Amino acid sequence: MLERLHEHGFDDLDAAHLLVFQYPGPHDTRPSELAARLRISKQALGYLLGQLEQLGYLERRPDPNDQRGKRILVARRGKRAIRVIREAVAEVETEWTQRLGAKRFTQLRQLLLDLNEQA
Amino acid sequence: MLERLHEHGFDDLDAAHLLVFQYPGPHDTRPSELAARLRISKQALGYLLGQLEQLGYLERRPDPNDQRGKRILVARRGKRAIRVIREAVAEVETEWTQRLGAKRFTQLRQLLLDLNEQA
DNA sequence: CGAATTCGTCAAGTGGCTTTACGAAACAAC
DNA sequence: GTTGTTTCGTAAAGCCACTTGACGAATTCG
Repeated sequence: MLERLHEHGFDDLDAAHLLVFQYPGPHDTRPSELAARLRISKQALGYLLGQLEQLGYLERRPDPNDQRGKRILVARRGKRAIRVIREAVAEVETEWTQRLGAKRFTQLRQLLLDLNEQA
Repeated sequence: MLERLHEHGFDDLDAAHLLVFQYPGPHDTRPSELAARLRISKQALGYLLGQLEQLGYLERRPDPNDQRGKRILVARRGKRAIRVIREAVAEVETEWTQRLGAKRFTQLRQLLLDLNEQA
């Protein structure tokens, strides 16, 4: 992912930032909630969000419903980056399909989905 | 793995140490070679090996064939830890077998092996 | 209302890593 | 055999993604 991102001009991202973009992404979530989901401290997330905001990938706006909190909005640059990430994933899936064959790849995918579902 | 290790008295290990024990383990390999395999710098590996040696998990002995080099030997405590790790893996496999059924688990396992083989 | 929880942030510290630099041993060329 | 190059491990310094502790402000609860 990082390689593809750098190739597409998002070379100001590094490995730590990928955590924030991890599915389903940070859009419209509160920093506290996201930190809990990613299992890092609120401070650590704040540090990463500060960088990503500075680089134009997202914004932090006051939460209209709670004057203590904020909400994360993915900006245009962030959405473009997410698209590149999706393309990278699709690329891997294509390669695996070639290696295993379409039928067995589908099997693998379904097994992993089942495994994850009950977790 | 870390949880099981701590439960079994190996509570002086942390997540970074697991890298060193990663299959097929560091036994009888040179630090340079192991660092390359793990994709970290020789210095970083030296740092971890120093800790593990201090804690009694392994030893560094001069390589008889090359007076520049050393060889890593897994000590008794290290072998015991590796056994616990293997048990933890077996535990996961058992759980997955229960979730998926024996036949589908075997399928999953084979698909992953095939995928890895051609990598 | 008052007390307790939750929000994000400031500050300080930590540790697993990196890069740079090095001396010693092995290897290659001739 | 000597000389230049590569490879061995290590020493030193710096980096940065995290942690814990503490805090004021807003919210929620009894």
